[in-house]
Amino acid sequence: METEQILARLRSAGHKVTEQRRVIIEALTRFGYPVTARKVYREAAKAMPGISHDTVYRNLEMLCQAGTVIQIRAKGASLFELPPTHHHHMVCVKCSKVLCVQYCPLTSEEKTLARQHGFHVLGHHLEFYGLCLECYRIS
Amino acid sequence: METEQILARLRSAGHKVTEQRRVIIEALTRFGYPVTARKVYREAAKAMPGISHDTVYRNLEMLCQAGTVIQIRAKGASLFELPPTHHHHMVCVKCSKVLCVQYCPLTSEEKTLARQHGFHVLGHHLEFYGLCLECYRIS
DNA sequence: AAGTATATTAGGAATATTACTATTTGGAGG
DNA sequence: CCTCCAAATAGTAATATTCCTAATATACTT
Repeated sequence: METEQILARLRSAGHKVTEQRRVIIEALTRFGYPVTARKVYREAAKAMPGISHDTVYRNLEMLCQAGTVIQIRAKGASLFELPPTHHHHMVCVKCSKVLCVQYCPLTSEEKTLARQHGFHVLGHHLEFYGLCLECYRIS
Repeated sequence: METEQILARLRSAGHKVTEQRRVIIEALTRFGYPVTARKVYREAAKAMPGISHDTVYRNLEMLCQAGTVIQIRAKGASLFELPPTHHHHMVCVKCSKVLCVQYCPLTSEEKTLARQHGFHVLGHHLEFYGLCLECYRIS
């Protein structure tokens, strides 16, 4: 998704469009694969030297909660990705390999769940943990 | 689930049963609700003064990946819970209220997904982000 | 176009988390 | 019961993340 398109979506969700947010989204776009918050900060700081850690970390979390960014937990670290399409991941608990899972059973369930719980769902986070074929064979 | 039962499950998954792990699981049990890793560390240290941070953090992650412990992200922090039954959460992005969702559409899907991806699934992590009724009304 | 309420930010200080390595320990196999 | 090896740990050092407050900027209202 284009940066401007993402920002427009954030705005309609009640968030303000700031230069910092634009810079963070563009940094994620440039990477194109899951990276640590620290790396996002360093990349964003190239375009905006004075940007603060707090701003980057806070916005990464907000983007995850808005359903725009995916967070992956692997090898004791959080990785962030701006996905080209909605998808999830499988993480190998042995070698930390990350596989993409295109299938998502949740988008259609969200509304029902939301109604039952009196909750307005904006996004969700899903990932699977297990062993990749290689690590499974060894163990 | 009883501590010994959890430890037995870990053993059959190839993990060693250590006193530290027992202490961590018992700390989580005593709380009975989602707490930060730091709180788990402090509680575990009461029973085992020399336990290290690394051990607590490493094992919390392992327990999440094994599907024994649930991790919740709310208000820029991670919370850990030893759930009485398998369930997930809805987190309000405004006030950080956490609701439990008993329904889980994934356990039955895991095997199919696993087969398709050549992946041995051990557990999964799922949570919803949105607005609780109260916060939705205000905004 | 100017005023205003409120979300957002910078910067630095405080904490939390992870990395690293020598040492220890669980438990499998003899 | 003893030995051995891989997994797990303590302790410390390095790093990453969050907290806090005054200042700023967005976007709504007039």
